[in-house]
Amino acid sequence: MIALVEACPNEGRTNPCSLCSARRLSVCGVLADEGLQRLSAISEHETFQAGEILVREGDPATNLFNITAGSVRVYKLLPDGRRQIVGFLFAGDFLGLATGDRYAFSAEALTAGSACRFHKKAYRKLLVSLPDLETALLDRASHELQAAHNQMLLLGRKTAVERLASFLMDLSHRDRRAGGEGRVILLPMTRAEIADYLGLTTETVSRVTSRLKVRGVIRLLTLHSLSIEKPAELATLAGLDASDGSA
Amino acid sequence: MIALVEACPNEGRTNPCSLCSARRLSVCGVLADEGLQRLSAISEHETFQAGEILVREGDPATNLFNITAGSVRVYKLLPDGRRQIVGFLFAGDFLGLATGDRYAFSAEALTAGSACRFHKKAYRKLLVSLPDLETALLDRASHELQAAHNQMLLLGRKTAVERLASFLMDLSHRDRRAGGEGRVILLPMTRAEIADYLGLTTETVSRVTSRLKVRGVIRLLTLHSLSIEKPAELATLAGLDASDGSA
DNA sequence: TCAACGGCTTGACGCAGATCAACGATCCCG
DNA sequence: CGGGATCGTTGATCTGCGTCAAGCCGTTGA
Repeated sequence: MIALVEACPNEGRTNPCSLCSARRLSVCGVLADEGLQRLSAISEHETFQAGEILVREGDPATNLFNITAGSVRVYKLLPDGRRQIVGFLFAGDFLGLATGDRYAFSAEALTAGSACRFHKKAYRKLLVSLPDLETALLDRASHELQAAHNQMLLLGRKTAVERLASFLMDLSHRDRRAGGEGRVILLPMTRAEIADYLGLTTETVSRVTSRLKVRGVIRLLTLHSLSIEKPAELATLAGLDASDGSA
Repeated sequence: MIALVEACPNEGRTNPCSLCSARRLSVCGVLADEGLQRLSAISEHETFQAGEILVREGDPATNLFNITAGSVRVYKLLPDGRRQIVGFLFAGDFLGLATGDRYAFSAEALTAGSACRFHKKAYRKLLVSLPDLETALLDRASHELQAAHNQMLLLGRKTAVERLASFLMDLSHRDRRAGGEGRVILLPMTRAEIADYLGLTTETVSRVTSRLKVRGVIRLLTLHSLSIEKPAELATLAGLDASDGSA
């Protein structure tokens, strides 16, 4: 299971959130001191190892999470084991929005990391008196919904090459939003996970990656990192009209 | 374009919302008189004809809509014309949540109907002082996100038969939520629209429908309505474990 | 009443990507 | 540093669904 973080360098007085590197990326970033204090009071900060399960589909939905470091895969299963990964989460992402009584998805750590865990009931109660946080959550949910719509377009209508190109463009944008160049892409997930995210098989992901490599569009640095050599061409392949690409 | 509704049977004094049949299905259902009054003050109630465009992908996102009658398709296009329908909306559904500066989708009337239109800025401003409405919107967004995740599973991993069966189960659930039996299903959309929603072609939708008909799982009443003869079998085909099926 | 049109169905065929299979690369853990 | 397990790549073959094509049916409008 999940271990409580021990290395918290402050002793009860100062707010741990004030040191949190994920804050500027998180919904809690909109809160000022007092709100942050109250939010912090109902949260448990935890670390997790790669492969650890945060949420299991079908379990009672008691917790919400704010990822503060590392990466997480969120997925749904069919009875026969087919898997669809509905998203990868990184620092600043929120987990647990879309739930009724029971989780409709599973979440597992892709890499080691950490998260703030909240009791759903306490969180909802607190939300009533923190309207800014609720607004931030609504914004977040709206963005996620938009991303989900883009992914539906990808899964329903794009070819294998377009899917992979779109995926790499997404990661590039994410990197740029996080302050990077968007040229070097890290892939903390396996080929099988990319496949289950894009509605393909590992073999197809591998083949398409090779094709992009041969074409000189990308260059593999290691198995889990690559560099985009021809961004414009990649954007075209992704099915955007080159230029920008908010997809 | 959209015509202002003329047949409003009250003259400025009483709130038109109080007569609205979609209210119990809508986010505005959580509001009491005063809030409803203020919401109504910034809304235009409009009717639309089948085929009318409510929102065009790429246009400045100035409006939000609350569908009060009829049905609407929401979709995204690729440059070459491939289309993915991301949802069908009916009375009570909200349109416009997932937007930045510009609409990331188009919306067209499937059948004639009506909607309340809001200026996005005014709505957001009003939201600040109507926390109940904001909470309702967050709930709505969360449910939509969950539905989107289910659709991602469908598009990424289900077979043609599973997709159609899932679609019919969804419509059945929707009918039951609206107070119906869930046995007779209305299909206001064409086969092409079903196909673009399920990531298939019209031909495949037609073939699969025939197969379900021959198997006695469904019975076509007209081209646009059918009855579910073997709900349990349909649920199994949908890739749920028979029983219920919250997908 | 009939022609023209759009939507639907059905059949024949082709192909993108899945499946099956073999092998090479990488990563652990002792 | 060595051996087994896992992950990734590549090739050969298969297949579910797409594509192309033809015909049907209901609706509309002159």
